[in-house]
Parts: sequence; C-alpha cells; structure tokens
Amino acid sequence: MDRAPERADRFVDEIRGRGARITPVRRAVLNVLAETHEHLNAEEIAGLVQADHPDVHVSTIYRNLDALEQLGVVEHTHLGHQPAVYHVGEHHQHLVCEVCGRVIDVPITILDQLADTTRAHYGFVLHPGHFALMGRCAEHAPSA
Amino acid sequence: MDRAPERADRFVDEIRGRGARITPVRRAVLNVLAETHEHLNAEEIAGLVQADHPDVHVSTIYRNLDALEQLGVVEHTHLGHQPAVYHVGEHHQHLVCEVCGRVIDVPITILDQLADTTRAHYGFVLHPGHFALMGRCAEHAPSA
DNA sequence: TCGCAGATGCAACTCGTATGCAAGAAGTTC
DNA sequence: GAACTTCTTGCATACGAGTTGCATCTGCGA
Repeated sequence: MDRAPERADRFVDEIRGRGARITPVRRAVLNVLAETHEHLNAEEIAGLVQADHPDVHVSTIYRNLDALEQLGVVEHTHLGHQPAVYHVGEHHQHLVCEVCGRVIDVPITILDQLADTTRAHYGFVLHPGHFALMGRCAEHAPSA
Repeated sequence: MDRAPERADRFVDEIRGRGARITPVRRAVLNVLAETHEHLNAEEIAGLVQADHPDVHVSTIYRNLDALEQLGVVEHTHLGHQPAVYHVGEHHQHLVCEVCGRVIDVPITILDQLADTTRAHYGFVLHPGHFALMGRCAEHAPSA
C-alpha cells in the first residue's frame, strides 16, 4: 500500500498519458481524493482544495471531477438522498442506513452473485457500486 | 388481478382506516398510480391529474405523494440520474441501462440472497428496490 | 517563445423538490 | 345540517445540487 502523494502522482501520470492536461486545480483535487478515505462530495472537495487555492470556484471542481471521471481516474457514487460523493482507487459498495445515514463500506464482491444472475437472466451487466444499497443498520434494524 | 378503479378504492379505504383524509386530489393521484404500469415522476403524475383537475399545483402533488408514502400506500424509487418515480402495489427492483436509459423490472426476490448476506455479515437489513441497479442492458453490454 | 486548445472564474441559470402562508375543504360533534 | 377543528390546497418563493455561457487565462507541444 503506497502513500497518498505517490498515489496522486500515479494518477497524474495516467492523465498525462491520455493526453489530458495537468493543472494546479486538477492536481489539488487528486491530492484531496488520494489523501482521504472519507466520502467527499463536490462541495467538500472544493473546501479542501481552497485551503491551498482559495480562488478555485465550485464549478471548476465539478468540471474537473467530470473530466477526471471521463479519464477513468475518479468515480462518483450516490449515497441515498444526498449529493454525490467522489473517490479514486479501490471500488467498493456502500450500505446506507435510512435512519441514521451511516455508511458501511463493503467489498464489491458482495454483488458478484447478483451480477451473475442479472447477466444470466436479463443479459444485464451490472455496474456495481454506483448507487448505494439502502436499508437499516444493525442499530436501527426493524424490530418486527 | 383486479382492475385499477378497484385497486384505487382499496387504497382509499386503507387511508381512511388510518385516519387520514381523502381529498379529490389525493384520490386522483391514487387513480393515476393505480391505472399505470409506467414509471411516473411527480411532474408526469401532475400532468395526468391535471387532466381532471386543472388547477392542481405540482407542490400539492409532491405533498400528496409524501403523505401517501408516510401512509405506506405509495413508494418512490430512483432510476439513476433522473427524478424519482412513484408507484403503488407490487414492489420490484429496477435495472437501468446507463447507455440507453432502458428500465428492466425484475422481481424483488432477485435480492434475497444479497439481503441475507448483508444481514449475516453486517446486521444490515436491506430495503430493496429503493434505488435502481445501474449497468448495461444486453444491447449495450461492454464488448470486452 | 509562441500559439492555441483546453481550463478557469464568475454569474446566472436549470431542474427537482420543499416551504410559509392565507384561504379553503374534510370529517367529527352536536 | 351548522359549527368547528384540523388538515389540505394554491400560490409564490426558496432551496440545493449541478450546469452553462462567456471572457480571460494557462499548460504544453511545436
């Protein structure tokens, strides 16, 4: 497991390799995403980027996240009725508690069997992880 | 399988039984939902309700859908990056193609095994169907 | 070092949904 | 069936997330 700056550098290389530009903002966004294991939304990413680059506008963050997603470096996920969150690297599935909003990260392989079923029965190739699975965490599980 | 007006009447009874009021708008919303097997969003429901009740405002539709959801008669679902859709009755899961937007309805039981796993491993009780599963339909499945 | 495609800042906008308020109607009580 | 309470409605207005048009600026290949 490598450290965050190195991870960010690897992404920078990857982006250059695909002929896209590296700008200070883009690099800052990658640093933020590489440094955290939280689920950050665009607004939060903007806040963190602005620590170093105070004039960066949220719309620029959105555009960069978009661009990085096109480049296959970043992915976004929806955790229920909240703004989308963005992350780099390892792909996982989220379980979100409808009561307390708690997010549980689980390995993406939890969906393997379901993916097999949807492909076998409907020819549908699952893109797992894009949307959270909603429900109730242990603490708020229905009593019945 | 019963006809739509009867289904709507059954919902009306259910709502009365819970001490909630029946209004013309509320009844119209139920009729629209009972009559269709489409995936209707609030705006579309408003349009259909307005055929009979031209002065009904969208915000009233939202409030009614909300109220009916509290009463357990209506449920809403998210089909990807689109407005929420509403339905009454049989609960199912949606598979949504990220390329063409096509929606495939599948029995909710497709998630039984996954629900067992999340409960056994994380104490997480899945509320299936609330969010669609994204991916690619047979026609747009990745070639690789 | 130059030139230009692509990136940025800003303001203004869209789209889905929520809310505050005053007026109106459902349903209970007498 | 009139009065009354409480919920519902219409309307305007606001909200939060994300997008867009435009003029300016900058990364980076030639």
